[in-house]
Amino acid sequence: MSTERRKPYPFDRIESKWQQFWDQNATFHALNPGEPGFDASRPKYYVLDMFPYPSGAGLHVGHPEGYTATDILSRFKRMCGFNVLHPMGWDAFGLPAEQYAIKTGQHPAVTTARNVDMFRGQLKRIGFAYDWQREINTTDPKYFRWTQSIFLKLYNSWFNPATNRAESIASYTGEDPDSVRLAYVAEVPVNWCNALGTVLANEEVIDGKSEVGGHPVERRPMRQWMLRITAYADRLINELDGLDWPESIKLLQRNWIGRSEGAEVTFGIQGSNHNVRVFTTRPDTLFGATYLVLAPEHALVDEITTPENKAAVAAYQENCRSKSDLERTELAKDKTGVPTGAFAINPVNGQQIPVWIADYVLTGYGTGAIMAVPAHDTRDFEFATKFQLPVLQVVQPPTEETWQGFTGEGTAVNSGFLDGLSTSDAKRKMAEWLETNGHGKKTIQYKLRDWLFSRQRYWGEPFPIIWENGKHRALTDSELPLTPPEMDDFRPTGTPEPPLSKAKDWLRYSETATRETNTMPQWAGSCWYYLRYCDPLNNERFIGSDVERYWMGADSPTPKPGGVDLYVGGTEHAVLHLLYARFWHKVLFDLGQVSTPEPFQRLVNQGIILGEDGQKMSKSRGNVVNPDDVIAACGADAFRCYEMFMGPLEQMKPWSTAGVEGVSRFLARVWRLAMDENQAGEWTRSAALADIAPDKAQTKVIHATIKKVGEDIETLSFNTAIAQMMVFVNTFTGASPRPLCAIRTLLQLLNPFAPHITEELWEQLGFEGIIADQTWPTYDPAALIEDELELVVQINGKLRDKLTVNRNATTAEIEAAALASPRAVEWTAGKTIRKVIVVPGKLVNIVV
RNA sequence: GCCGAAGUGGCGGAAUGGCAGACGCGCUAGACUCAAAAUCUGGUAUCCGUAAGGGUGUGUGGGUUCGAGUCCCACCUUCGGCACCA
Repeated sequence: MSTERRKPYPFDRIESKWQQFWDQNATFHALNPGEPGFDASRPKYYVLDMFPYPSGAGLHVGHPEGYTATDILSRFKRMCGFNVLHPMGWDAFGLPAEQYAIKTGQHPAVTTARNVDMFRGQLKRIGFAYDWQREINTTDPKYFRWTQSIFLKLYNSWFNPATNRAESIASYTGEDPDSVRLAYVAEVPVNWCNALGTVLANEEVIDGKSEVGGHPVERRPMRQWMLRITAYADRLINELDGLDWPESIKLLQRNWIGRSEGAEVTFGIQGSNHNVRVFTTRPDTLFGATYLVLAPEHALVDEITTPENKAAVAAYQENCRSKSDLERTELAKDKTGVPTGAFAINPVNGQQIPVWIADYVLTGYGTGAIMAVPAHDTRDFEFATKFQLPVLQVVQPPTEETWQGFTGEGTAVNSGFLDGLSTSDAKRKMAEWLETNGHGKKTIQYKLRDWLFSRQRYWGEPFPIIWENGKHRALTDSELPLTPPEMDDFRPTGTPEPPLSKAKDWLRYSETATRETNTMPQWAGSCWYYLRYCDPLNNERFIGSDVERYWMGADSPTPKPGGVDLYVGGTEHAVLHLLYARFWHKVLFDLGQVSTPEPFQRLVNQGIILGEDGQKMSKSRGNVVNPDDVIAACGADAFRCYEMFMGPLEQMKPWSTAGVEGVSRFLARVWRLAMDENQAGEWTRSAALADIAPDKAQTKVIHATIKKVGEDIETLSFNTAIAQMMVFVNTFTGASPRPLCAIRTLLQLLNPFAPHITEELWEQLGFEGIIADQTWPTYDPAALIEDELELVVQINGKLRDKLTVNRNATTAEIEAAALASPRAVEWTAGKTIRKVIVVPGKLVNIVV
């Protein structure tokens, strides 16, 4: 006797069978325009997953959540007659692979290839309908050749403020083209992480620590490659409006870009011809400026500091320099600073105000200098209180509030020509005054910094750049791909010098020229991968233009801005990948390389799946669920359906083993609708199946299910779609004889969710072809209408009785029937009926 | 501190302003069985009541409405993001 629990249906046998079938027949291969057999009359649907980083740990249950959602949609759209593009690939450059390689001594290419094989195998065992002929890998020279090529497009372009778009550098008529390129070299204060041996982008630093590994990060000036994303700040904000993205993600991007309107004001320095420019969002408070603060790193500090203050200023500067970012932010509760001894002249009233330095003014934002208006700015108020600087009211709050530290809007006071004006009017008037008198102008500032694009790593795309006589220049496209050198020792050098600098042969380009030794960050490959899927084998271009226009939807008749039709992934990329990719896409759009301004039309974030204990899954908690185990126990179809049945896609939700078993039972019930088990334990076609028409009630369930499942798939409400199919199955479980056509319809509706079992039953029941190639069923609205309706009778809004009326009953008839219903009579006895509300088809409410 | 999202049975969750708790899990009773598993059928918010029935219920307090889980105002809690951005 076997101790192993008997399988509720033979999923293990049928799942591998159909996975092989789809593979061998390339069932889900999508043809490109121009290829034989391509049907141009069909609309296109491009549904994209965020491709995984193939880590050594393998797939976890979080990956397939989004992947199953897109798989259901792509199979559904295919059945609805669309040409569907649904690809998968590998984002395989990156730190973990390199660190693992350093630890084990294996080349990252070797471990990466192994991990990719593991991931691919796992994804295939879940039965995803990917077009595997379009698989890409960012570490493949045939791929990163084009990543390098696109980098060169950025290098060879500049942002023309007159046209508000990128143009070829050839159209730039200024002195120094290198100062305007979209990819440029600059000596900037960067986030240096000593433990990782590399610099990091602002987006990769969380609370002063590296996002990868949580190591301390310090600021230091270094010469680095930068991408001029700030040129696109406005467009990156404005063009969010047309996108079908979660509002929360749009907001995260807007806040990250951090646009603020204000004015620049120029202050003279007493007894010197230096000027200090400050940025303020409140030019209306200029009369209230009682001191000026420069960032400790401000270039003018040394020039204006008076001799008697030099020592204190230098000490303060040194102190700030040695502070880590963490110390500067975490311990920032207390304001610090020192006076320079210099005085600035307020242009609006000629008043002399002291100039201080303090680290609450940041060097990277605005002009690195502020005018302090302690009466109406919290930070200035704290600083002024601590150092006993004067506080002068210039805004009258609209209510009884105290004006001290009031930062809202009100009425200007003590402000000369602004007195009596509202804050917004005063802002406008002051900006005009500044401009007319040459003391400043309206400006816009952004929190967004240019993108630090170089890393001191081995496992990344080398820059297609060479250096000669201290100048950089681009490789030609024909010299690509530039592959990394074969190296035995690719560890960081322990200095800011990248590991590639150790590859002396590779480094040497010619007698007088050497190669750039930095590599690109992991984000480079993912900035454009969705384009390569459209045309993965193209050797001439990164994407063919006809193919691009078709799959990205430039020619589609819908009024949408185009792009990928549905993109599903986690929120962790809100200000990283999703911002970077939009930026690259816009550059390519400006340069005429792609035809749509935005890459991703509709974005959906799947929620995190927690462990069974309601905690975040982690190895240390021991609550990690491995998809392979679930599939071995219950099958891929149950795994897919359970992930979709858990709850709304976008919501965070805990895993439940009992829940998987419940869904597995549902699939077993579907199986038994079609199959009987004989004495020998073999499954044969169910004897209850018959070529009969469903009865009226059954017909209604069939059509209601067709309607609901179709609508729910479009809105990604998979949990309720499955619930409705459960209702369907519950309806037919007890039915004998059982109408064959009903089972046929159920299989079609269930196919996108549970592709293996439905394909197998389709074959077992002898239906034509394979189910994946069938057309999605349509429903008959007439079948949903019943002759008799059940109406609710309410007294004062409370349910008191129910009533069955003919669907053609008039309002008057319904009202009369309701008033005559036994319980209504009871409840209204001896009372005056004030009002009767009849909602046709729904209820009657009697107000007494 | 600022911004955002969410609070519904024992649990996951469902509900165009119109019967709160669909569907599933769990629990429970019954059928089948020598017995168990599996399967099938029924029950399952809570309080009062033998029952019929009634009261109370969607984080808290107000409001709009014939009618509020749903809309408005205030607050509480949890989660996520930003964090001296002038």
